[in-house]
Amino acid sequence: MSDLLHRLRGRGWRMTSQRRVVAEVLDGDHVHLTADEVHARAAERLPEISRATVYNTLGELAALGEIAEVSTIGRAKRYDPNAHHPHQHLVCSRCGTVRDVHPTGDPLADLPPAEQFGFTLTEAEVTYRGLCPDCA
Amino acid sequence: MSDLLHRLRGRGWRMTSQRRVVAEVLDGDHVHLTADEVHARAAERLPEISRATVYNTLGELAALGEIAEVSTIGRAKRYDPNAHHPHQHLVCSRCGTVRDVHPTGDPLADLPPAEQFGFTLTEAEVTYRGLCPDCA
DNA sequence: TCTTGACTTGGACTGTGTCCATCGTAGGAT
DNA sequence: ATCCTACGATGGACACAGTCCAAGTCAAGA
Repeated sequence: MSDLLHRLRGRGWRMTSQRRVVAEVLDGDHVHLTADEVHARAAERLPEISRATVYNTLGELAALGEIAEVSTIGRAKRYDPNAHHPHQHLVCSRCGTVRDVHPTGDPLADLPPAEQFGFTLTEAEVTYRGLCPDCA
Repeated sequence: MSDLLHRLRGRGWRMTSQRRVVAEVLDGDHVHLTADEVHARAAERLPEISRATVYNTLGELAALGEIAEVSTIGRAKRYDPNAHHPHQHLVCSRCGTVRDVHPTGDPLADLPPAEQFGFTLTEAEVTYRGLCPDCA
């Protein structure tokens, strides 16, 4: 994830220990942490980091497109650092576990212009729901 | 929506003025209200209805499959009474407006078995995001 | 090394939703 | 028609997710 830190520097970000730690926590594939989980893991390395800073940093990273916010129904947002590799999510309806999946086809192409109602489309998010093997 | 009230009766629901009003508020197509909006509209007809009752009733209707919960990112859940007619949603990233859309193809069929990881799939929800004509 | 404005902090605050003890009432029983 | 009672409604306290703000801190350019 030093790539990320490098890119952020290039965008004029001031590098702080807090931001570095948040970026490190989000390193890796198949990571789908809530903001509070990010805060807990960051606090292991930097005990005095505040929730506000974690929220700020996650929000900025999402606005820059470096991480993706995963939508949920009635749960806390999850943050996905795998934003540069298009994929979708498979969510357990009971326990909320998230897995990355790669469906065939391009959902954006499946929406005919007549169904776009003048919107400027930016994204098609597909969420598969079901019960994971543990909950079934 | 007397169909709905009828079906609920058949399922052993006790009919109360509160439940009737909530069901009436949710009548119609292309309705995507938050729980508080449902409460506000219900309160116009039945001023003393409580938030808890609205939440309970919406939760029960959703559990019965009579209405669908629409997932959001960082906003209040919205409830869609059009649950018996499969469709997807187009959401404005700025103002949160929701429109029903009907993409071609079947997203559930786009997930190969090797990508299902032992989950028992029940649903594929597609959310198109972009800016609506007013916000663009 | 100095300076400065961007960043961090923690606590208060808001919005969304849940829980619970108590009261009320729909609808079956008589 | 009236009574009973279990199911539903109430509202206030509570919990969780997230935001805001004033004050203090510090990264990095001069």
